[in-house]
Amino acid sequence: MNAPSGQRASRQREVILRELCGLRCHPTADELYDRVRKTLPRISLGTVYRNLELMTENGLILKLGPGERRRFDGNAHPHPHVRCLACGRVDDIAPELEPPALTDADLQGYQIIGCTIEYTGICPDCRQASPAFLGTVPPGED
Amino acid sequence: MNAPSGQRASRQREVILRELCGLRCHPTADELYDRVRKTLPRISLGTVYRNLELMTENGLILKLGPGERRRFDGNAHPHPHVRCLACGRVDDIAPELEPPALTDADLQGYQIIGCTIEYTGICPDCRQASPAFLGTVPPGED
DNA sequence: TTCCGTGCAAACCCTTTGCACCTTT
DNA sequence: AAAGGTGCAAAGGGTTTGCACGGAA
Repeated sequence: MNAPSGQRASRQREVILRELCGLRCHPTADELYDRVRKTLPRISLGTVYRNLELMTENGLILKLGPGERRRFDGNAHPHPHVRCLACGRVDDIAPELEPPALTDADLQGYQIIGCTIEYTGICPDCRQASPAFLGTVPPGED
Repeated sequence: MNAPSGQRASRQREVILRELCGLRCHPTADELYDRVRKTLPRISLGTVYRNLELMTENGLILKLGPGERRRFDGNAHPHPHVRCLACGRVDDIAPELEPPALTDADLQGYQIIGCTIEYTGICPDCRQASPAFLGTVPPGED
């Protein structure tokens, strides 16, 4: 899961990773780009994106947020979903499930308004369509 | 929270809403566009987007997934996050928290691989900056 | 008659990609 | 030298928006 042999070290990658790991909040690609440019003024945004993608694949970092396009739900009451990593389909799951309660110590001054729970997995159709999904190893998607 | 007085009925909105509510999975805007076009062949994708946005604001439907741009996390181990609805900032929260377990009955044939938990709320900075956030009512953002 | 909603197309924005040059191995 | 990585700029793809027309109130 770590850097494949055919991969080389680069200063850009090193700086991006160090910068990202040094933050306790979670920046967007161009926020990170701005920060990294203080050290490497000539780096390009494309390089930042390429390396973030690479490091995600190598399991060094996490890509937050929806795998892909935005989706809509005709049921306006928040409830848990499952997203198929193979085909992107989204279904409801365990509708009765309640978001885990937080302690005051957890809050760090945040006022909580809601909670989104999204499981990821492989849907029945994709499991049937591709034997590769029958095992326990997740596919390469984010 | 429902349709403001200055809002009119339209066949397009009605068809979009009926179509969306009739689905048990959760389509993207253009998947919905394709379906709605079977009833209203001349509807435009822009109208679909505009109405989805409007219905989300009116609380009739749910927009799934984080509100905005993708973010990255230097910690590759999945863990819960909080997103500030006012400024978009994302922080870690309750790192020890485990995803709720699902029963076999919940799974519907899905093979579960992971789980994302994201709380939404107002961060300390925004609560301090804007008195409007001191109450319990969420702001209009998604 | 208002003025909100629509269709159309252009504009936007974030992200990805092709290419020639540079750097690591 | 070979092959991956970079900067730059253009292309992509989803979403938003300006405008003039159509339709609900």
